[in-house]
Amino acid sequence: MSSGRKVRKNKRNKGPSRRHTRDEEHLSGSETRYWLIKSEPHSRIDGRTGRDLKFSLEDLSLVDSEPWDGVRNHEAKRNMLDMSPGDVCLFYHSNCPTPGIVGLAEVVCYAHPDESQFDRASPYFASKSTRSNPHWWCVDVKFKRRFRAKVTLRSLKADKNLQHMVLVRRSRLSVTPVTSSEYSYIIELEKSLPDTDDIDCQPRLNVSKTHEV
DNA sequence: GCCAACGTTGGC
DNA sequence: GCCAACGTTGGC
Repeated sequence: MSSGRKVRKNKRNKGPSRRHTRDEEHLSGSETRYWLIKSEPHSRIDGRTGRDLKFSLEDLSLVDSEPWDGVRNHEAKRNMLDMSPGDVCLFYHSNCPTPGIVGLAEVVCYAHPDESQFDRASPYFASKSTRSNPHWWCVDVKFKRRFRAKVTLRSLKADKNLQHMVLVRRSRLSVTPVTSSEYSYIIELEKSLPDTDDIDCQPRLNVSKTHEV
């Protein structure tokens, strides 16, 4: 994937031993956990590589699954190391005229080394990473569903029941935990909104659409 | 495009 | 280890 927005070492969380623990938790019936992941729905070209950093919910809906790579913040990385298959992610569109949550994705695997760190042609190349000592990890996610309407950042910030959301308090973190009560509350908010055909961010007004006839 | 918030880097 | 300088995120 892309999305540098997509963002965050701690021995306890690393690698196979942690994975084993989470498997056991699942076998013993642990609850689904919830997260929020950010991505940019509009084209933005990386200066060094010329690659487009865009990755919208619609882009996710067109692939089987997508590695959530390019996250270069240790706290966000730790959050992905804590994820398990079956966890649910609120999918957030950032860096657009109306930022907000536009749908749901599902975690499909435990964290693994982020391949983009080894790829010189990637915007997320990390020169100090080696195969034997990867610095960056990511999970894969798949499309779950699109919201009937966007739950905007503005509405989340204005809601006194959501003042403790990590998204609200730590606005620059691109992968954040969400409590199950925050999750349920946001799903109720979504249900209360009128259905819309297009919940994607509108194009910026000052950008000319070159494809228009 | 501006800029606040915050993360990273590197000199000392 | 401190902290100034710098770079990035991302809302507005």
